[in-house]
Amino acid sequence: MQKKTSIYDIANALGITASTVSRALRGHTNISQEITQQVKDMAKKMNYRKNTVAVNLKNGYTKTIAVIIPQLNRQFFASAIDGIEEIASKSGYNVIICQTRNDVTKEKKAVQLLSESVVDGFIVSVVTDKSDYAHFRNVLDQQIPVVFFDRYPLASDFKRICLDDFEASMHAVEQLASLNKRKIFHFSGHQHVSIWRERTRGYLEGMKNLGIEVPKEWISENTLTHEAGVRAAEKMIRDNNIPDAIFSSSDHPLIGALFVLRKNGYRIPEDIAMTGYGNEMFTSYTQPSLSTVDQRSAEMGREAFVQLMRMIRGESIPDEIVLRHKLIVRESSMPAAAAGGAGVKKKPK
Amino acid sequence: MQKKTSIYDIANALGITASTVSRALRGHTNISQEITQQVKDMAKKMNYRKNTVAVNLKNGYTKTIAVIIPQLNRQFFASAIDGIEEIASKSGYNVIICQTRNDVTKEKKAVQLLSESVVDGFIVSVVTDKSDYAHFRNVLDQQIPVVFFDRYPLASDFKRICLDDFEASMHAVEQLASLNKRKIFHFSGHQHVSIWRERTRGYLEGMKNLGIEVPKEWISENTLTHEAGVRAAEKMIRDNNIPDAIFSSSDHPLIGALFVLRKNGYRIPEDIAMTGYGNEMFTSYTQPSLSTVDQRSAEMGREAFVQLMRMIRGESIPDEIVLRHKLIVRESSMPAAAAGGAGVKKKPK
DNA sequence: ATGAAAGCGCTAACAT
DNA sequence: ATGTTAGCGCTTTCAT
Repeated sequence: MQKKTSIYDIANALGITASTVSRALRGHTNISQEITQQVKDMAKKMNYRKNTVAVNLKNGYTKTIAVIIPQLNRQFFASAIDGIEEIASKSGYNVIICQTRNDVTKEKKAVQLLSESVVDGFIVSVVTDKSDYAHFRNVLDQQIPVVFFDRYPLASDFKRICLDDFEASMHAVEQLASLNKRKIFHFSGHQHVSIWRERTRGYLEGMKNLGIEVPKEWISENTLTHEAGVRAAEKMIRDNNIPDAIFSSSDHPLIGALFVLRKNGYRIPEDIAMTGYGNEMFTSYTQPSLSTVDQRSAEMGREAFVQLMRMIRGESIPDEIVLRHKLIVRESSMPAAAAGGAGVKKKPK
Repeated sequence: MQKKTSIYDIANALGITASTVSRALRGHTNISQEITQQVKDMAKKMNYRKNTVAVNLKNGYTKTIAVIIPQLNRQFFASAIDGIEEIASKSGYNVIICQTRNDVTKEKKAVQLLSESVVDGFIVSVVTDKSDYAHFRNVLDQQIPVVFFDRYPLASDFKRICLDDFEASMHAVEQLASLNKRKIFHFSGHQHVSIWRERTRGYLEGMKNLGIEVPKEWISENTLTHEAGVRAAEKMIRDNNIPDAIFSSSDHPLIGALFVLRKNGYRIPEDIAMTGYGNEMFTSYTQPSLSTVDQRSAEMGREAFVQLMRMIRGESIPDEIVLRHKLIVRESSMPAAAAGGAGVKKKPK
């Protein structure tokens, strides 16, 4: 295997120096048309490729950023990455993606590794926001910018882009209440993650504003998966404690509950209305279609990248950017009359 | 902003040389316990971080691979990346992800850029397999390994991991036929992409084996999106040309068709049975749940990475690895009796 | 067990 | 307009 050709090889072949070749290749002004052409021809002839690693070493940056997320397999994260990738590639940046699978150890390892001069910055949605984020503090200490989105650590010196989860949840609860639902249950997530806490807070505040007392059985903790939703619904039936409505912090458990409740003869939304969170693709495909909170994922991704760029350029940016949610009302929380025409679906966004 | 500390700084502080520091840091045998400890302490004290770019330049490789795919937002690709990422991170490799959004120009640009000493290898699912893959030939010429998966170019010197799309499609058609369906329509994709061609071939072969003539109106070309599925179903109704069953090369148009047909009073699967392709999450959430071909996405991703590693190590690998499909039969293609208990859903895998 | 020196490929400040 | 030189941070061969 022949060695790769470098600018020195081109220089030698042409009887000039490497600097000239370097300049010619980059279209520097102070190089004659003639030489420039010769260099380019020779480069092509010798099958020359720039060595980006050498350039990076010289420059001190890599034009690469890392995106660290819990999992790819969620509409929200997939779209957020879409948004990031879209402008990143326009700006000539590469994007390294790491899934933490909700494992703090993986998160630490990835951050540690990538912060060793591999990337110029991080866009992160954290596993947990409780206490254990020394690894990010560390990265910041090395002057590597970090922007958090959606799930952020609590410390004040971390920049973040997030949704108005609190308001969104209040909004969802109010909308359910507008259907004369009062016994509204809640599927919540781990309380050590910012977004789940905020959503639960919003639910509670919404209920409070409605003057509705919330017994603790109305809240189903750590109910974020399909299976957890199934279990929660089965418990409702077993305990003969059936709600008027459910507000879920995620679409996934809601689907599980939907199937169990429907199978047991409950009509959605007449008997039980439902609203989820995340605008997963499947929410417009179920019967009835599911109301859900859209998290503006692509915008969030784009915004995160834009802010990260500013930090990389040394500009100062706001500590927090809050995007406004979109409550998507579908059949599962429509007045019975309106939802009547079941089977009629709009195409998803 | 203070400059980052290098091994020279540590060496100076300790009155030793950089080579010793380098060796100590990597736990080289020939360095005394004592010095090793001193170096490590000093490194911590001076907040030293390895410069991966310098290491890469020295080593001539980056321990980074690129995954180039049409879009992230498909269950198949998301899971394939899951699979790749899983072992990649175990093997200490970073993964750069690029979406081509089905734009050959983007594909070329990304491949060109990343092949400039940025990555050690590529895992690719191509935009199109027709003629225009000089960019990959180019990469191979530079001794950078490439493994294709799912969608591959036709030339023989490209390695690939793929599904037995032809057999899978035949299988799906046979299964539909086993329900006494004979007028089986087909939603197909662009014929300039390997997988769509294979699936259509499998459909045709399956029909031929059943002794069923296929008029060309039975095949709906370029029907890969939700909207295209809606249009296709509307056309069936308009033309009063209703099938017994539909075999679709993608789950997405099938959903569109499902809603239109159901709204028009057709019962699924009694009047029209259906089978899709891709095992999107939503296929188990619809009513009826949709039969679909599972493409073994995670395995495919893992296999692609394993083969790529072998190529990187200089080992030779087979030209083609074919994974066996899984036909997932759900309510939309079950005998009417079995599908009777509609509303009962199994949780998705 | 440790040091000296060269070099990975490129760029840029400083000549001329 | 082109050349000279030094250096980005690390590893490694060859000494000692």
